[in-house]
Amino acid sequence: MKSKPTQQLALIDCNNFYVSCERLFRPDLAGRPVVVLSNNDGCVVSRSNEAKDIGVKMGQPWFQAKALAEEHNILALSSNYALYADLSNRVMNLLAEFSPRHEVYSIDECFVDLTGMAELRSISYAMRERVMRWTGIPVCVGIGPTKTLAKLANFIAKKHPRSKGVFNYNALTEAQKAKLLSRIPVDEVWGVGRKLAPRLAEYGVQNVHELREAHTPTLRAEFGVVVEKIQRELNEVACVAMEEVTPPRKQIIASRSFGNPVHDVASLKAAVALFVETACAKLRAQQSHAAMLQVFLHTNRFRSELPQYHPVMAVPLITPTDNSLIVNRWASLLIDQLWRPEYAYKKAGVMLSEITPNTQRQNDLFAEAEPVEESKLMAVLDRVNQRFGRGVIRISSQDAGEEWGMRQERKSPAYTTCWVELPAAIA
DNA sequence: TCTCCGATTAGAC
DNA sequence: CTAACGGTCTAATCGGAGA
Repeated sequence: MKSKPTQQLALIDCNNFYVSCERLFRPDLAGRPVVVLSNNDGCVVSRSNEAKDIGVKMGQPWFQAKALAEEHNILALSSNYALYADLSNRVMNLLAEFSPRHEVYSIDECFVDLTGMAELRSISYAMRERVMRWTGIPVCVGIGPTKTLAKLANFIAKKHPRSKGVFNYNALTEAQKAKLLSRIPVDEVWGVGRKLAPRLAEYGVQNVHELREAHTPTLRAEFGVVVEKIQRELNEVACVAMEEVTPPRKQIIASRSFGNPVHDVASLKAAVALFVETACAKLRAQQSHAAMLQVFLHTNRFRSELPQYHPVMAVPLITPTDNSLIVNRWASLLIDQLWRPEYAYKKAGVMLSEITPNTQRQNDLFAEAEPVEESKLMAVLDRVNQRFGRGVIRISSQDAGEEWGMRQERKSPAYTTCWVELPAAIA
């Protein structure tokens, strides 16, 4: 029997992606500590190397980091997802040219299958240079026989300047592998997070080598199939396949924290109408219909002195739909059910589930077909909102002054995707 | 007892 | 001035309800 050749999987990861995007249009930010904040300017979600060195933590609430930030003159920017998504597409298109087998794993990461190719080092450097030249985004390349080891190799490439941004695990001897893995803490492994790492430590598993060599039946019994798979991947047995076509979403959520607490039902309905439109637009983009709608409200969970309330309510959509107007009628009804006057709401959202692709959709025998004009209206709405920015056309006439809108006090213009924001970019 | 289902947990980014 | 802590998604697992 012929054994499979070792896979050569490359994981390309953009360095400090959101910060790198912001720097493209602000050369004056080079060398300065910069962070990008999450929606609502809440938490730090991307840090320049300078900000990391100063000690700003990933996911840290911004108000907690502020003292440190002022002391060191750290620049904080609101996140600008339209910009990041556009640059991500450009990076991914460039990387796709290096192999017919590639998987976009996240906004800033991509797997590329280089199995069977020669000169992996020069290919890797070519990837870095090409992406840098055409987009200005710095990336690192890690190569391994499984996805998990490719990720680990990428971690080495990022961490050790000597690697110059490229690391090939497959090029190591067995002794070198053992030595390397024994020096990496186990929580750097893909799939081992803040809960699992301490539990593994109780079993004497602190570094990656110890996880790789751990007694498999015990591991399986104590930590389940997830960790067993991780161990197999560390032993160079591929358990996580390449997914070249992104499968359609099984659930679609649109939710947001409000800039200020909301009390009145009209504002909630206006906000939820926008969430419904966002969620349905995604549903239409992946050519599916949903058969279940959920709406939820949330008080501020960090204000434990205030009364807490997080109701959820679901309604089946008897005839599965992708129509924002139909969904919004239900959402509005659910809000009426959930809303209580005595609470200050900090967050709301909608979830669409029981999603089926249009191609395999079963029509309800007794339901009236959706009027053709309605689906045409949706198509027009998608095109306009795509060109001029989400929310330009809205369902529901409600607009209660937007005191619920997101805080975004430090946002850069959408340099590459939005004509309306161009003047701000040039100014 | 088995199966199904919703809720909960853990993780990624 | 004060208060200020993200958004989406998947898979596994658990526990109760119902067949």
